[in-house]
Amino acid sequence: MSEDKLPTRAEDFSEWYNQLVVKADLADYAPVRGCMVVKPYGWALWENITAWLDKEFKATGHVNAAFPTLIPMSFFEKEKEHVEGFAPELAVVTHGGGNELEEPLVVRPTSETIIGHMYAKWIKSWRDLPILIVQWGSVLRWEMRTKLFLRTSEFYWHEGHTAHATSEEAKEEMYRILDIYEDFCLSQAALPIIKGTKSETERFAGAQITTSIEAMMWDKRALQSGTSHYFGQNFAKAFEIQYLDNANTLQFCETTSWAISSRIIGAMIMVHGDDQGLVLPPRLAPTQAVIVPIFKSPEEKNKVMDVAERIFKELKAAGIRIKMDDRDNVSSGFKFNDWEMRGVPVRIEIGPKDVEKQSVALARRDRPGREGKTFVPQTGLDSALNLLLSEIQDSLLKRATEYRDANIHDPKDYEELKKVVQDGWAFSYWCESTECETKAKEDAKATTRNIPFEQPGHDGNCIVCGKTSKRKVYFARAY
RNA sequence: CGGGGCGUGGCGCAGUCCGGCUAGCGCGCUUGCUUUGGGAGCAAGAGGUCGGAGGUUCGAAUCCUCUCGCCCCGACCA
Repeated sequence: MSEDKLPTRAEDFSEWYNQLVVKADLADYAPVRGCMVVKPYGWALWENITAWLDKEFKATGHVNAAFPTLIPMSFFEKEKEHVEGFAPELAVVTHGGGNELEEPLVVRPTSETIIGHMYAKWIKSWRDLPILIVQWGSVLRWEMRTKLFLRTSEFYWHEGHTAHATSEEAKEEMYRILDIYEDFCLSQAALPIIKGTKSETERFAGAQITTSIEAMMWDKRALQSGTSHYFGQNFAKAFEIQYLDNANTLQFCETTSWAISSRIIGAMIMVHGDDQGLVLPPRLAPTQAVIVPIFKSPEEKNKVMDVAERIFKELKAAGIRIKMDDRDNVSSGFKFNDWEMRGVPVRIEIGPKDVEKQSVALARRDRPGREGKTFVPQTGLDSALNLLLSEIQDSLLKRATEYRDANIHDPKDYEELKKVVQDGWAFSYWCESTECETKAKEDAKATTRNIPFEQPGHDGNCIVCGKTSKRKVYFARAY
């Protein structure tokens, strides 16, 4: 069954990814161009992601609400940059109930406009501020080239939309959210990320400041994994979001928006996955450990299953997301490979020998083969397993961080920059001019990812033009 | 939108150039028996308007015309 194997990442990373997403049972291709079906296993993973974020947003004073999928076309025309940014990828509804509509409706590609419209209606006084709303849902963008999770026409996300009295407050909100995103990536997804500010050309359509978290995939390309925007008064002016301050003066609000999408699943796949398949961080894995019972004769089966079921109950009671693989139509060897493909962090093998010795075999997913296999006693298995899960979580982040750091270069000159970005990132001074940015993009296909908040603290020379520059930026080929 | 390729059981394909009998193969699926510590074996089954429409012909998966859809490579984005 060699066709059941994935191509290795080195052979064909793109094909490895495409096959993995389907074989790991995360998603399937939908009968609609560019769209995906998120399968139960993939959705369970998404639910673990959303649950953590939702809890964190609520803890910082945000509330959830829902706005319509359909937005009047005219709303998009109110903010010039916004409409220019999104016009090419809008899906438009022109008919309803069998008749042509008077005004076409746009299927939301993002909700700044309709939420701005509502905020204008709701906000009257400084006492109404801040307003901190999160919407969980999906949006639609007519994409040219799609890839499951990374870029599909419809994708799932949360979009936070906030309105504030002052620009300081709004900017604080933007940074606060970026910190939550960072915390999520480090503590849950085991993704090392870099926080920073986007260049003018990479900025969100209509934003004054766009910040992002950027992650390095296995193929060393960059993936924007979350964004947080400060709009200043752009949308407030377009939608007349105004309030009376405590001196009875009419003021425009300052607004923000921010998002992490189902794309983050693609990031986890491309950062942690290996040639056997998916590798999921234990904190987010829908199944943290799977029990594979092994037996030959019916007598053996009885003995093994007694122990396996007892252990299953114990671990479940201990709060571990555990699964029993009692399928009798596939061999245990098949099951090993199957669960490795699905990225389950730990496999618990229980066979006649283990029943005899009152032990089990633990195989950790992040270290395939014999190296990752240990035999432990059945007593105290829950704490041993919890310890192992936490070790795996830490080890994934450590490994990904080392890999990223080893592939970030500090080129001496522009020639070297062009070379290093073919297989890594460059961290270089940049004069922040669009000319130099465009030149790098044309010469090396590398774009500026972000200007990180952490800087050396002294000036340097722009890697492209040599001019004295204040800050360094990451250049990389990006998804 | 430009270039390249493909539509044949659930999936992957052969057959198409050069028309010919009941359209094959692998995987998967179903049932049974033997198996099970790293992707099991045997046997018997189920499953197809050959993307669609029209045409040529005694006869079309195969030839002609039109059409629909998808995938891959180049200009956008979370």
